[in-house]
Amino acid sequence: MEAPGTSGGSAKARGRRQRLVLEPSQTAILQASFEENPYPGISRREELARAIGIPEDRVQVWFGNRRASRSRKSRSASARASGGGEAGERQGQGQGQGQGQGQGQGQGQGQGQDETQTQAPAQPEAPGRLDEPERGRRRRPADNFPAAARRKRTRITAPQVSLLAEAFEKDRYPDFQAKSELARRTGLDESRVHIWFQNRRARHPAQSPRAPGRPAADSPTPGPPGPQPLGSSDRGSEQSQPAFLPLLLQPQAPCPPPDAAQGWVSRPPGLVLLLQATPALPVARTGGAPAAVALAVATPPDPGPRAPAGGEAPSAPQTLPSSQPMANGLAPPIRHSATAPWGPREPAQPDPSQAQGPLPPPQQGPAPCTQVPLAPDVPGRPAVQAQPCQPAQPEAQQRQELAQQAHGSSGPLDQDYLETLSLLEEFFSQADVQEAARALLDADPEEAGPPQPAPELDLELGEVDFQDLLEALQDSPAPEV
DNA sequence: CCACTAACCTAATCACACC
DNA sequence: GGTGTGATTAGGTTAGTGG
Repeated sequence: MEAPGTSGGSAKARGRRQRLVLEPSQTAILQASFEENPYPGISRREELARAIGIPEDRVQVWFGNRRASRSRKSRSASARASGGGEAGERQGQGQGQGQGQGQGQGQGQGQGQDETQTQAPAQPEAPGRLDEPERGRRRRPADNFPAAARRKRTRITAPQVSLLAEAFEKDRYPDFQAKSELARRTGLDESRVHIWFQNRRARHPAQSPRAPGRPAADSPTPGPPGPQPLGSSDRGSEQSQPAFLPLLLQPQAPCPPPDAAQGWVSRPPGLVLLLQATPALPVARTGGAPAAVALAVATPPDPGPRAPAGGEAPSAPQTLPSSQPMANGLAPPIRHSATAPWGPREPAQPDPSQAQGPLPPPQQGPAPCTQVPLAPDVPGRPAVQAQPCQPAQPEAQQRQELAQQAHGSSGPLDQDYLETLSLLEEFFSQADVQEAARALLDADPEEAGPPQPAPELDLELGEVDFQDLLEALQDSPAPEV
């Protein structure tokens, strides 16, 4: 019985993507959203991704891990409570789980609806609801969370499939690098390539124990892998290097974004607020116009607890160029690895120098620009939907109302979130902020030609407001149970 | 050393497009 | 309605980080 869970063992020893280390402020935002709804739909995930500056698929992974983690905790807690000596406690065990049982009562769910209109789970999530079903692997989001809108189905064209299939023949478990390369060649997102391989493996079981290319690499059996300590293969080639620049860029950063007008504003001692024009959706799929994105990142005034990639950090190769302690006292908000779907320079950018450049990307409907409402997915709050791209217009009043509604119907945690929200609203409603945002939007990044130095803005956020915002952000993470 | 958690895996299932 | 396949989930493992 090969335990199914025993992941492709060997495959993973090879290049994984570089581990992302989230800033507390990023985690706080994710956590707050999680409390609202642990099953965010695609649009919500994209909002969050933009808001905190990480790829959407990382947001998805984060939510998945979070749910798993909580589920484990509550399971082990209840096991302990019931005097349960045995098993559990330690995470990994199990795997004896039965399976089978099909009762797929899919709680249907209307198609077009967006996750945001899920109605309020009066309680973000009663502990115990996810784990209640017998240990059998049961999918389906908790009943309280009507199915969220899925990502729009990606149409993978025949030529793309043939490229992927060819790669699949050679290696059923491509490492991150290989997937990135495939993504580049096909013009798909790396995450789509990843999913494609997953589905392919599931539906095309390997006939022979091993695939042509790599001995045992494809066998689900945890075979002793080829060594290859992540290092080499993971960061070996330069070509799939960090295509993703952090939202935060120093004005003098050596690597200006080629196609996005970037503006940034800062409030030196700790809070970094920035306005950035980013593609609303992965370049590979849209090529849509940029939307203004505002992000607030609070960081401790102090250089910080985590040794920043300051000097060496031998194993932090992907650390962004701008991630060393900044001269102006700004701390880089994110450290993460390469390829974000909307990476400014990689994906799907027809690469003239490449005879086998990316295939023409499958059309994917008009790219809706979205703005980031840094607010929880509140039931009955339609505005969470992607909005048409427009100048950053706060519409503070309207949102205020929505926020109030939300406040009325949700748990205590909303308080913090709403606090944060209102502070942000306040900030964004300032005339000069709007003006600056508009200026950024007006400049068409596409025609802008060579990257220009981002306009620096000097915006005011009062000390008190700043403190409040910081506090609110830090308070957000709810105690996990 | 150990806890935490990002990354990644399988298996099952959902959901949509196409016939 | 059946089929093919992309997307999502639960539950698991592996491995990097940081105390």
